[in-house]
Amino acid sequence: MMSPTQLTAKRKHSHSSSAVATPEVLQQIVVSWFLSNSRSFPWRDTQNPFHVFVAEMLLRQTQAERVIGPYQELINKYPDENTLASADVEALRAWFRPLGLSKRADNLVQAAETIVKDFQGIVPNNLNALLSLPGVGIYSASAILCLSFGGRVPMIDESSGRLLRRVFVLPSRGPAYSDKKLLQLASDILPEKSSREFNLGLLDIAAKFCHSRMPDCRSCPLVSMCAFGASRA
DNA sequence: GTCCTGTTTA
DNA sequence: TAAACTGGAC
Repeated sequence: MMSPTQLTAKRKHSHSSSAVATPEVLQQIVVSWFLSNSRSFPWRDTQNPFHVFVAEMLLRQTQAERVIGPYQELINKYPDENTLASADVEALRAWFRPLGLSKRADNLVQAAETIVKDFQGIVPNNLNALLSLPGVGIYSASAILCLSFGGRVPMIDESSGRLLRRVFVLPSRGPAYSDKKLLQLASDILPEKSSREFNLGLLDIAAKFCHSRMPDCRSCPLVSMCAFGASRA
């Protein structure tokens, strides 16, 4: 567990007021921003593990807005693990085409088969079991644990990882999912309660403002406490 | 050309 | 650690 001092990031150019990020301030801003600014998606209205699982598979590397229609179609056509496990893979691949990454169709069906055979037809609620499903990596597994089972685990994708690296001035060392320092930080700053709102808020803020090449710091709710935002003001 | 709720393979 | 996978939106 890091000390509050270690978790405090100061702006590089301290010529005026100080931009200081503490976990408490970050949590407060992110959660309150989420409560009044988050977008509404059908998969956010449920904790059904199967629905959350399907949504995560569709959302990977895909803009959330584009997933709304396909998500509803898919869960209408395949309302549970059993129907999905017996789905026609080729048809599903074709159906996936406009979303891209059509191999996700294979993963989806194989994962459903695994759930039916190895997990009594129920999406598992532990990390290792989730990771054993094809197409489910650390991000998706964490998302299912947090969003569906109320687990207090961080959800770090490239965008939210980039946001934390910028706010807390962490060096970028490879992909976010394999950056031990970043994951430790993400774990340390996760609030005791409202981890769902914090994770989704971080995700939404990152997706909306904290782009890699063209970040919109002026509109970002975290600009006042972000070292990176301060440095480019 | 950049971005998007990444995972898998080599 | 890097590259492949995929395509629509802006």
